[in-house]
Amino acid sequence: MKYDIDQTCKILKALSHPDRLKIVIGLYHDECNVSSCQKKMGLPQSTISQHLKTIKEAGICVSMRKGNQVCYKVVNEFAIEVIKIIEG
Amino acid sequence: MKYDIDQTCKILKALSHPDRLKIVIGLYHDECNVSSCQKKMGLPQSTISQHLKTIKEAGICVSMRKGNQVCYKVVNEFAIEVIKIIEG
DNA sequence: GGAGAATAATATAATAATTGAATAAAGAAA
DNA sequence: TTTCTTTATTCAATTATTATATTATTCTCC
Repeated sequence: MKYDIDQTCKILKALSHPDRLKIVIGLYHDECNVSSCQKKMGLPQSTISQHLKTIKEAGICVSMRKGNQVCYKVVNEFAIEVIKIIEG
Repeated sequence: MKYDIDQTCKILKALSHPDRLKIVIGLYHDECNVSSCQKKMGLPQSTISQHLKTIKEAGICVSMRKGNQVCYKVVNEFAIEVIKIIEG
C-alpha cells in the first residue's frame, strides 16, 4: 500500500460531498479565499467556511492569511491524483 | 471532466469507510462471496452484507449468483483507478 | 424439509450537513 | 485612536444521514 487506509478514508470522505469536491477542484486550479469560493458556489459564507475546515482537517489543503483574506491551497498528493483521474 | 461529479461523490462516499475500502480492495484482487469477506474482515455477516449492498448501490461492483453463493466483482473504472493509486 | 448463505427490516447510537448569529482580525478612514 | 468595512471563523441549534447489531425472512441446493 502506498497510502494508509485510514488516512485515505478521511480524504475520500472529505471529497465525497459534491460541494466540497467542487471546492477542492476549484482550489487545485486557483488557490483562493473564502469569498471567491462563495461567489463560485453560491452558498452562504459559513457553509463554505465549514467545508473548508473539513477539507483542511483532512489534510487536503493548507491556508495562509494574506492581509484580511485567507488563501487556501491544495497540497495533498493523493487528493491531487484523485482530481486528475476525475478530470481525465 | 471525465467523470460526473455527483456520481463520483457516491463512489467516493462508499469508499470512504475503512471496512468498505478494505472489502473493495480485497474484491478487486479476489472476487468472492459474503462469507469469505466475513472471514477476512472478522465482522458479522449482516454488517458485511450491508457494506456490500452500499458498494453495489454505488455501482462499484456487481454480483453474480453461483449456486447458493453470491460472487462479488469490482467493475467500476473510477473505483479501480482509485484503488491503483492507493496501492501505488 | 433442513443447512448454509444472502438479504431485508428494525432499532438505536453516532456522525455529518446546514446556516443564522455572534465573534474576531485586518485594513482604511475619519 | 476610534469607528467602519471587509473577510473569515466559530457557535449553536436543527435536521438528515450513516453505522451497526439484532432479528427475521428469503433463496438455493441437497
